[in-house]
This record gives sequence, C-alpha cells and structure tokens, in this order.
Amino acid sequence: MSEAEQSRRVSMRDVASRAGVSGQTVSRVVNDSPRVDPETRARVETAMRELGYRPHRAARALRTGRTHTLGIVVSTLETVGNFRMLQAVADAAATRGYALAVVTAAGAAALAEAFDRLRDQGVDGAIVLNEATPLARGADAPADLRLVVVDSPADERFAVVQSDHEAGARAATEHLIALGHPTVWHLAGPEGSYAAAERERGWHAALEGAGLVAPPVVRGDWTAASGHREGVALADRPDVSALFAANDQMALGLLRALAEAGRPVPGEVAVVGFDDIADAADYLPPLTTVRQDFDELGERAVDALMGAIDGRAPRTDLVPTRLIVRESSVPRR
Amino acid sequence: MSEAEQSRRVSMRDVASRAGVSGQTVSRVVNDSPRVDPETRARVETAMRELGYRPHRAARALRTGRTHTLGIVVSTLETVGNFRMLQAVADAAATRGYALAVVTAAGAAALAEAFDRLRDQGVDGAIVLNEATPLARGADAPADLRLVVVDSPADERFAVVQSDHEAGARAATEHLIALGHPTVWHLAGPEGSYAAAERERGWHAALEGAGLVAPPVVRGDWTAASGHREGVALADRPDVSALFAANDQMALGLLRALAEAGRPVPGEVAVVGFDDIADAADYLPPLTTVRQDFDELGERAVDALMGAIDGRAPRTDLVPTRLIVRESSVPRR
DNA sequence: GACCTGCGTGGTAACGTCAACATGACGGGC
DNA sequence: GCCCGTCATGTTGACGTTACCACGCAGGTC
Repeated sequence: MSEAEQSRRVSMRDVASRAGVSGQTVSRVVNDSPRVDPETRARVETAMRELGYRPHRAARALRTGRTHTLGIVVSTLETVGNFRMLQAVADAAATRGYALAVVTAAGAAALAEAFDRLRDQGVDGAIVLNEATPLARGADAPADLRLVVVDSPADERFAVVQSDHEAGARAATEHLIALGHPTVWHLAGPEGSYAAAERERGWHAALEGAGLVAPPVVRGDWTAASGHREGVALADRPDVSALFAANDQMALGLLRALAEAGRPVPGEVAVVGFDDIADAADYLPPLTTVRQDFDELGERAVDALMGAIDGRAPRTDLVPTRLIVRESSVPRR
Repeated sequence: MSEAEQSRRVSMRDVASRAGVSGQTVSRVVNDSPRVDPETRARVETAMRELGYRPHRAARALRTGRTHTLGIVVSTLETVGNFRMLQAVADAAATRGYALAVVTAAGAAALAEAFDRLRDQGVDGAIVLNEATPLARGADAPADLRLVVVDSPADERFAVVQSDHEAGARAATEHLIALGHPTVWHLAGPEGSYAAAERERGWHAALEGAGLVAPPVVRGDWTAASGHREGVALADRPDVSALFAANDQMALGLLRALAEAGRPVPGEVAVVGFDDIADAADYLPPLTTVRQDFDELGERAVDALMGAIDGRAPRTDLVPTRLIVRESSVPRR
C-alpha cells in the first residue's frame, strides 16, 4: 500500500512476478484450482495481498463468457414490496459474488427493451419482478437469457418463485369468516396481475369452503388512491362488514374511505390487507395483514437463477406467508 | 435472423467481412467517429443490423478501461424515498447508455465493503444514497472511485445533490405558523442524518423568523413506529397544537398516536410531513407535506456523476421542494 | 513536378485472463 | 531399469475491442 499509487492497475502478471511463479499459477490460485502446492498458494496469496490485487472482471468475462452479473427487471410501479425484494435480491447476489444490474420496465413494450438492455450488458441471467406483465411464451422472452420469474406466470422454460399468495389469502379470509362475518368482500389487484389472481383465488376458495356466497369482486390497481376510490362505494353498502384487500396500500385507502363514511374499523367493518409492509402496523387502526417473507423470496430467486445458469431444470418455488392479526379485525359483535 | 443460431456471438469481424471493410472501420462506425465515409457507414450499419451485432461490453471495457457502468450504494433503511430515487437513477443511467449496479450497505462498516465491491465490479463511478453515514474525508472514500453523494455531507472532492430540505422545512413550518399556531413542534430524523439536520434547521429558522420560541426537538428514526412512539408522549402535552414531522412515515405514526389519545387531527392538532410519498394522500386525514422531486434528483445525480467521470469540478446541486397542502393542517379555531 | 495536407481506410498490437497443451520431476510397478 | 501415471507448474494463444501508426489518394501550393 506504500508505493502502489501507480497509474496502471495491478494485474496477474505483477502478482506472478512478485511470487516468483507464472501467471497461470496465479490464475489457479484465484480460481481455487486443486492443482497448486499449498506452499506456492500461500506465497501467491501473500503477493496478492501485498499488491492489493483484484481480478479484472472485464478480462475474465471476455475470456470465459461469464460476467458474474445478474440482472433484475423491476416494473415502475410504486409498490413498497418491490423495493424490499430488490434489496433482498441484491444481498443474495452479493453473498454469492455476483453483481446486480437493475433495469426498470413499465409495460410490455418496455419489457422487451429491458431484456435488450440486459442482453447487451451481458448479464448471466435475470430476475423478472414485473407482476403486471406476464411472460408469454415465445418472442418476448429471449432464448439466450436465463430467467427466473417472480410472482408471474411463465412458461415451463423458466423457474418461478413466488409467495404462497393463495394460502395467505385463504388464511386472511378464513380469519374474517371465523370472526362471524356473513361474508367477505374482496378488493382485488389489477387484471392481468398473477399475484392478484392468486390472492383472489384464495379468497374465493375460503368462502366456498365455508359454504358462503362470494360477493362481486371489486378491483383496484395496488395504489392507496384506488383503494380509497373503491372504498367510497363499498362504504355505502350496509352489507359490507368484512373486507380483504389484496395489498396493504389499497387497505390504507379503504380505511380512509370507511372513516370518512362514518363506518368505524373495526367496530363496524373489519379490514385485512396483504404484504405486511412496515407502515401497516401504524395504520388507523393497525392493520391485520398477510406477511410476505421478502428476504426468503430474494434468496430463493437468486438460488433458482444460479440453478438456471448451471443448467438445472426450472421449478416452481413457493414461499409461505403468515397471517398477522392486529386491530383492524376483531370478533363481530 | 435466419441461421443466426450459431453458438458463437457475432463479433466485429463478422460485421466487417460482411460489409467488406476492416474491423477498425466497424469500430469507427460504432463509436460515431467522423472519419467514415457516409456510404461506408451505411453499408456497415446494414451489416450490423442484418447480423444482429451487439458490441461486447467486456471486451470494450478491457480495452478502454471504462465499463460504462455506474454503481449505486443504498442503505438498507426501509425508506420509501430510496426506492423512488433508485428508480429515477436507473432510468437516468439507462438513458445515457450506462448500466447500473446496486449495492446495499447498512452502517459504516458496510459502506467500506460496498465501495470495495463496486471497485471490484469496475464501475466508472457511483452514487451514494446513504444519508445515515456521512462520508468523512479520507480513508473510507476510495480515491479512485468517482462519487456523487445524495443528501449527505461530503468533502469538497465530491459532488453533492440534494433536495432543498431546509427551504421545504421552512415552508412547512411557516405554513403552520400562518395557521395561527403559537409554536410548531418538530419530530426530527435520526442524529447523524444530514437530511434530518437540514430539515431541523429549516424548522428552526422559520420559528426564529417569526419570533417564536422553539420547543425541544423530538427525535425519531424515520419509521412509522418511531413516530408513534414519540407521538404518544407528544399527544399528552396540551401545548402541542402543531407538529412538523421530518418524513411522512413518522407523520403516519404521529397520526395514529394522536387519534388514540383522542386529539383529533386537524381539529385540535395540525400535522405536516415531508416527502409526499404516494400513500400520504390517503392517510387519515390526508397529509399536508413537502414534496421532493425524486426524478429530478436522479437526473441531476447522474449528470453530476458523468461530470465527475469526465473530470469536471464537483459542485453542490439543490433541487427545489414544494409544499402540498392537504387536510391534516387547517386554520386554527 | 515536388511537396504538403487532409481524408478514408487498413494493419498490428495490446488490454488481463484462462483453457489447452507442454514440460519436468518424482515414485511405483513390472 | 524402464515405462507410465500423477502432480505442480509453465508456455502459448485467443476472447473482442480500440489506440496508434501507416498507407494511398485527391487536391492544393510553391
């Protein structure tokens, strides 16, 4: 670290000459080849440390064709879950020595463009975090790009990682039924969203299982604003006593609409959300919701991607969810 | 696109031979060199299109030393603003043909590790989005990494981009004063946060300017939970009639604490937040807050970084903020 | 007509790494 | 004592690109 302020970066050759070996041996040490004498290895490692050697990623990528970089495609939606997920993926990738390149994509056209950009950045594979745009088979999914899809349907060529939306939604609905509500209304996520469809399915299954009649589905777009908009109409109906919103942010909008309409939660109406974002515990009242384990999702998504890169067969991975009961749902009077 | 399913990717040489020129000429076309005959250029471009040629990033990086990749360091804090900012930066980088690598860093030790990782990914420069850990001069900021710092103090070697926290906070406080409140309490962000300090400064300046006495500062950690915790104590004091929270999420916690204590907002207490995250309009009541222009921040941060990479002198860039008045603050009875 | 200048183009080498092959030393089995 | 296998190491070339220099040609200037 003394006179290392040279302009040129230190390369394998520098390490080699310092350790008195060939460049190839240094390469073997760097890549953990077993064919190196322990004593030589130690000498090389010392030289690397002394010189502050760092392998040159680009050179290695050029030679091997592997960039050791993963991509992540995220939709521009302002959902809090995405950020949590991105963080988890970033950490999981870092742990495995992979860099992570982010690309944003809003809408289907942008998705193609996003893949384009990833291809051209030469990532080894990518995670698609874009629930709004299901990955149809064929053209839009580049054949040469290894993909893992999160919370989205995909053809069988791709691994899928997702929360167990269906079970979570079922648990939420059963919880409301158990509180004595005659039925449970559902504020679903947008048409075309896989997670939304799964949650709706879980809700429906729970009602069916209890022999109850499902009211018509109301649909929002994940935002609190849409929750409020739909909530205004729902608050008008006296037969609405239990509401299951497909995410916490829409539930927030519902809470406001109900409060404004003079229908107290949980006194008169019970509300349950989905996600358990950090703020949900401080909603008014604190929100009963279904927790997603984003860290686990991130881990599994990266694992699945590494598997895909290594040529393992794709599979679907389901991460459990858990009901968190708070004050927005209490036993019916 | 017909028989392009070869295993090897198409390189410059392929394009060159198809267009009947040398590789060097192709390189010149790709890099927009003026020294190319228009007719030749057209021929090369056609060949590139027909072959689906894409420049090999790694090879280029190896040769030029520039990776055309920017890094972004984000703290693990669950602040919604970070995600918005990251998106904006991703888009700005993409527009300029740069890839973006994300690295997470919680705490000061992690910051050094984050720089390490960025260095070894060979980014051309990085944006630091880590308000919790000010960048002291010297060791922790690697000399060979071009940096732009967002919302953080830094030494004069680095460009700084930030919202005009001080002016925003001043406007928020002046708004509350104008409503007739005898004074304004402040729920500040955590010690050590630059943005928090700036907002506190603006709050203080507004009170001083109006000749009012500043109550003691109460301090949270940006989370809604901390807002609620501090809010419980504040709600107990009858002399609290106006509250300015340093971010929206803490304001959410305050709203809950006040509601639980039976002190209606805005009837009895006025509350103003900071950030204008999407949910703030659906808080109970809808929150008056100070809007940050994240897209503009992202643009400017990337511009500043490109400047730093090109060796331009660092400067500090201030992005205006704007007060958004909603129902949580109304004229005092 | 010799000289220069500018332009479009091509040839060559090098960036740092790793795969393939080559080498040499040693030891064991016949 | 010879052959062969194993092991540790070295040599060479190539990945795709661009910087540098060189070349030939046209159109001027003296």
